[in-house]
Amino acid sequence: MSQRTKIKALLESEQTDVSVIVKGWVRTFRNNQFIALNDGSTNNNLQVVIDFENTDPAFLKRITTGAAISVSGTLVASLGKGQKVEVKAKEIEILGDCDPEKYPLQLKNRPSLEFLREIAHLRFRTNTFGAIFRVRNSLSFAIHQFFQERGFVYLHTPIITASDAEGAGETFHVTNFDLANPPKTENGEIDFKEDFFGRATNLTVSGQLEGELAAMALSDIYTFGPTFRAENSNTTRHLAEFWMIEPEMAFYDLNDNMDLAEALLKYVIKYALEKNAEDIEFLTQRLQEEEKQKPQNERSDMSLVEKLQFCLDHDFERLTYTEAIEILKESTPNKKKKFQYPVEGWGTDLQSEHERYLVEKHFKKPVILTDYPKEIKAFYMRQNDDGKTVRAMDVLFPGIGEMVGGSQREERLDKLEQRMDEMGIPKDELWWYLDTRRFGACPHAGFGLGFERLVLFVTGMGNIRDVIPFPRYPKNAEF
RNA sequence: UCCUGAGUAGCUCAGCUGGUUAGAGCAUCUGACUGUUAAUCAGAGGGUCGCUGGUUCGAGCCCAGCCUCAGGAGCCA
Repeated sequence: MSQRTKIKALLESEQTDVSVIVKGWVRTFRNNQFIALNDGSTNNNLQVVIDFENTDPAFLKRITTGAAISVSGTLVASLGKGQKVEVKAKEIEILGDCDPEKYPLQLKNRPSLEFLREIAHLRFRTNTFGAIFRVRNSLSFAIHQFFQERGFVYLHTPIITASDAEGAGETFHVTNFDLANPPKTENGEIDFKEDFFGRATNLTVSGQLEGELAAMALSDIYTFGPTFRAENSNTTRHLAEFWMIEPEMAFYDLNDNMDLAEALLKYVIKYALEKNAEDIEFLTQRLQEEEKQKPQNERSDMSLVEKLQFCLDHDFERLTYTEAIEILKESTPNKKKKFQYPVEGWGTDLQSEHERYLVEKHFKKPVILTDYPKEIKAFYMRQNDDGKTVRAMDVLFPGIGEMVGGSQREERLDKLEQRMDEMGIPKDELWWYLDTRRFGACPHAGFGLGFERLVLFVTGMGNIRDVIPFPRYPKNAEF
């Protein structure tokens, strides 16, 4: 074992003139004597200085961008201006050469995000993606910490399920049939009784229903796992494989649910701001550079750090769907017919442009909309006494849209069954779900948080495909 | 899936009204320099103009189909 020190620790070191061993990858090699070395522990590079006059020129040629090296030397106060400390190399070992003629990632070219997506196996080696995935890691950890501090039980719900009961979207089938020759029934249909599970199965679109089962005994649970949708969605906000956090709480009503969602979001954003200050500062500057390319009126008036801080300092605006419709009806763009979809009546779903207006123009902060018309929401949401609306909530974020979708659940068996009949949900398939309403039912609530959308917001990135290491989307499953 | 736009060197892009041998910056290579910070200076190599077909004396440029990418919409988290 070596006594390798990570670069983050060296850069923060108060001590100098000590011998050290560092390992990492060459970012640039300047002037035949200065290596900018990065090992992923921080966004910043360590400068390694070589006595090039006493080094074999053939060896110097092997110090190329991307090469993995090990350096033993002395940590000293830097003679140059760009950094406090640097390492004077005594001995350098090339652990892995990197042929510059073939290596596609030449950082000085400022490769585009689109190009980096095509070489996703190498994009970790850029400052931007290093920062993104360190922030993603912190957010992930903070989510667990938030729930663990509050006594929630982390529940693993199944990846393979037997029904798309929630109607959350198109599913991916799971089978071990020979697709060229599957067993058929007498009617010529595929006979899933012969399949591995003895029935048709698919990848999960949500762990919520299973989560509710556990909450009816453990009180407070959360899931945090991958989710799959086979929708042909080609947007900057959708993936075919994404990670979702789904807490489910017994004895919570919708207000408790909203309080929890808001507290969770603020907690994890605050955590990342503190834990990843340097990364977020870098991403803030990246965003600023990107926005310089845009026309003045499309640039945001707050920087990334300011936006995140603003979120922490202000309560989310809470209002009902009905109140939102009134605001939209009276809004200037609606009156001047600027909306592509004019807001006229009550009962239709809000379009992206309407949500954006409410969040980005009218309130200028995160908004929680509640009590949507029952027709546009899922069967399991608790019906209000007005007979028209359900206890749903959507948390809308600037630039992201829907970050969280949740509801208080319908715990009354008769109301739930009636709604399932109306919406054509097969009750026999969900007998186990209905059992929770038959035996010891209680008021409860929960929500789903799209993890990548959270990472998108905190990193200030524009495309969801850039905040997950290996994105899955239509026509793409490389790597 | 729909709408709009794009695809030219390893990367980012220019390429006029269809006309001779398709350009630039960066990267790469060679040399010089040596306390640099996107190092600098000089030189060199590098192209199936996304694919298939068509129009034309002649296509990077025009037409058709397909593929891929980006932005927006729908679906949603």
